[in-house]
Amino acid sequence: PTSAFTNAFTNAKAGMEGVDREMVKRVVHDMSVNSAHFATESRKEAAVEAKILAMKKRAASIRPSALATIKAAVDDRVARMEASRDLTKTWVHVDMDSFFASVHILERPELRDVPMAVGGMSMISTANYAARKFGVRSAMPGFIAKKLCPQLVFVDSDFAKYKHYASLTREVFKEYDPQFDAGSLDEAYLEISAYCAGKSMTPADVAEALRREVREKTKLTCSAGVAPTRRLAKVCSDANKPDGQMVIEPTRDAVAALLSSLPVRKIGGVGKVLDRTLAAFGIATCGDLLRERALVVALFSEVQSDFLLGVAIGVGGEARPARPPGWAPQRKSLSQERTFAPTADARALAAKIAALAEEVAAGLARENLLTRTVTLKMKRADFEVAQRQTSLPRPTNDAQTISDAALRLFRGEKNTHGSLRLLG
DNA sequence: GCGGATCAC
DNA sequence: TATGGTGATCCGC
Ligand SMILES: Nc1ccn([C@H]2C[C@H](O)[C@@H](COP(=O)(O)OP(=O)(O)OP(=O)(O)O)O2)c(=O)n1
Ligand SMILES: [Mg+2]
Repeated sequence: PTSAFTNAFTNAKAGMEGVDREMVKRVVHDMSVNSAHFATESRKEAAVEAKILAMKKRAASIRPSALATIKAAVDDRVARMEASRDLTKTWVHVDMDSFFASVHILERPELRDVPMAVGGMSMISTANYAARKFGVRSAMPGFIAKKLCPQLVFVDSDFAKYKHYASLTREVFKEYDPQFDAGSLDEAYLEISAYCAGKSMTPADVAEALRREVREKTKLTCSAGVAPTRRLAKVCSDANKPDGQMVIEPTRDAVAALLSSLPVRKIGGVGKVLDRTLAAFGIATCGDLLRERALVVALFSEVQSDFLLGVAIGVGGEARPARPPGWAPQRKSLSQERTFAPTADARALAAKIAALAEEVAAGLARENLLTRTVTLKMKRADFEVAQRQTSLPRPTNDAQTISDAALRLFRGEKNTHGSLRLLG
């Protein structure tokens, strides 16, 4: 597992081993460089660079004595976090392998060995491993993927199918942890310490058994990570994909050994921007993060430094979220948005808004919910996004009321919006 | 309360 | 020719 781990992690994503990344970068760039999308992305990146530069200036102005004071306080904070470390939980993160693509392969086995992606020329949801060899991946426009891999076959997505197979996997998860947490259709967190004790099985054997059962019941493969925290379990589930697993022993040393060279970008919640920001301060791995803890606390908000310190020492996310019996997830928003051929025709746009309002109202009614606010989302033809929000005098699920509110917001932007490519 | 940004999948 | 949809969270007003 260790060597596979190292190998997989020198690459961006499972299945990308051996991909000529420079070539992929060049093709993606060449296909994009003259587009409005590229221009907007470039502008956003410039804004990120500016923000980072401002942060560097701030860092340079911190007096060494101030940093030393911070350091002492940070060490105190880290010591408290360390004292709270809990190695008694056994978290498993299960993640289906190239989920959407694998579901289609079940019904069309001939697609297993030909490069295939779910989606179309505009956008790809995911790709099978044959396609990943060419650098094809999630969220890549199909026409670029096709340039990377001319033989690439597209398959239309089918959410009813994905939901069906997701429910089959959940039947299995339930046996191992009735309180399992499904983040999305294709993954779940399970806490299996009770199961292991009851069956006198090791966590590794339980993970093997779970994966075997998922395979038998669905004919789909999945990968698993086992660790004392959810965060680390998730890192591990990616390490030996596909159809593999990795276990971190529940000791402080094992956790520290893993973290010392683990790129921060592998941690859930660390995306492109935070990764770039940290990199600007010489922080690439969780080990770097721990070394630079004083700087981290000096530069980031309390919320973010709490998160980053937890990442650095591998604590956080070990407790099962406290939920009263009968608890059901409470949604905070419900939305509908749609991309279309860019148009500036105000009547046509207004009609789209009304249609979206109908759908949202139906969604609210279906879940017996009322909304207190309405947000209108607009994406201009040049991919710039703007949102306008309003609070209603009283909660509603009436389509007309929602539509009227959205149309008021829309008219308020009339002078600025011009041609749009998306409304929500 | 609002609007932009970031992140996950 | 062609760059998605849904939901959550945080920051700075
Ligand atoms: N930007 C994205 C990322 C993912 N998905 C969908 C398609 C995936 O099949 C599914 C699960 O996401 P994963 O990140 O787990 O990716 P896969 O399961 O496809 O591949 P892997 O084997 O790397 O987990 O979510 C999507 O629509 N858009
Ligand atoms: Mg997956």
